[in-house]
Amino acid sequence: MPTTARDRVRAELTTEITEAARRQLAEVGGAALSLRAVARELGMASSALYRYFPSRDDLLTRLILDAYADLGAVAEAADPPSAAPQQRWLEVCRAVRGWALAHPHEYALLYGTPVPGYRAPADTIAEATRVGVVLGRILGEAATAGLLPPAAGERDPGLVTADAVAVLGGEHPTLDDGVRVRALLAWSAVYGTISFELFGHFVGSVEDGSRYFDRAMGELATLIGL
Amino acid sequence: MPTTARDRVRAELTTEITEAARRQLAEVGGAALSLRAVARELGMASSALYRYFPSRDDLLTRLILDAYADLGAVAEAADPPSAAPQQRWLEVCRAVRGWALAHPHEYALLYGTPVPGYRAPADTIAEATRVGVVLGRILGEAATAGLLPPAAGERDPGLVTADAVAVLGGEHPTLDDGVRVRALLAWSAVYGTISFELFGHFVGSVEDGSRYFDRAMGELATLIGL
DNA sequence: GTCTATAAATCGATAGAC
DNA sequence: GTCTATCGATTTATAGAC
Repeated sequence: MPTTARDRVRAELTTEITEAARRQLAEVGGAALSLRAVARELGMASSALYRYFPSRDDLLTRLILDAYADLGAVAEAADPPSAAPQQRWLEVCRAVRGWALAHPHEYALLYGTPVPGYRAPADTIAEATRVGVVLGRILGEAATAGLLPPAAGERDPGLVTADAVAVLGGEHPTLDDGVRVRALLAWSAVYGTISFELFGHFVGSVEDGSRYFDRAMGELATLIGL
Repeated sequence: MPTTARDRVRAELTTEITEAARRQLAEVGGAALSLRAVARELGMASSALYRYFPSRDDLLTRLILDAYADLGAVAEAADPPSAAPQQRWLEVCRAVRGWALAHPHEYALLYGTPVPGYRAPADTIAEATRVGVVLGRILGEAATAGLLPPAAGERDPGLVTADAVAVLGGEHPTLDDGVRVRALLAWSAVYGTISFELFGHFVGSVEDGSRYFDRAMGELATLIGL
């Protein structure tokens, strides 16, 4: 199955289209992304794009997959495995926030209001979990090392899926469902903090976003026992 | 300045329009809300609506203000002032989540991706803060009563705005900037938890949304010392 | 694989008759 | 204050020539 010249040209043009689409996304947002506008920017007829993406939704899916992959790679690269858990936690959170600030519309596409009328195909799920996996591994390793204190509430296994259990370090004596809930809660708090900042809900409450973020993430790490 | 019959009719029709707009919102989302579709639903000419709302953005502003007011009232009503702080916290969080699940598109309008091209006028800010005020008061009162433990990081006043300081109980010996950061972090965590659930990011990780939420909010309250 | 042309819609906003 | 009519744009998607 050798790559013919045709295939290469096609692949090249495909990435050119997605790049133009990404620029479009940054201008009008995911809900208003249109194939025609992308075609206009490339100087092509809109009908030609349908040879590359059979519908607008497929183009959107491509952008979503790319964004998840980009963010996932950033999060993975930001984790210094040999450092202390608190340090690892902070570095990854900073990297995620940095990516979100640098790509606000792509972040909104992934984590904001779902695009009306768009149904994400199942393939997006695998890419979507990568950030959670990085954060989950840090917390899971800390827990299995006995660093995390036990949680407060009554035991209630079955709150968290088997999949999530696996991501968070699997079954282990020092790892109960309370710790797992705390891990999910921590990731939700990171996500909430970044989204609040990006969507403008800290205006009037927080003076300096970067300084606040570092402090908040530090407090969060302390609270969960890292 | 007596209310003439004219005024009453006008007011009635105005609410009819906003109700139709709310139904539209639930169907297509805020970004795709259109005056013409609202007019169609009411059997009116689209041009007639411009006598009530000078532009699409004004209609959107009305919906946002109403939603903030509705949610704010729900949060305020859910707070049992004489109960223990942890109980108050849980009740308010439950009420906010309940409202979000019952009005997902309005929640998304308030807290999701900002509608592209829409600029919120300054009047929305006052209504927007009400939920934060309710949660802030609970935490602020607990802190001034000496219930909350001091935070971990170094002192860094100026992280949080004077406005936010006022909401969180004002200046008080037992209330330092670390506690205030924790309060903002707690509200961010609540918001992140609700948004994750509503936007589908808990699919595959959380088994039962309601049970998880109660447990997570309980853990959160414990973590911040309530 | 790219083009022109077209179908069948959508939209915000305004002009002007009544 | 509501209507018709209109301007000037937008969109997804397809048909068919080349």
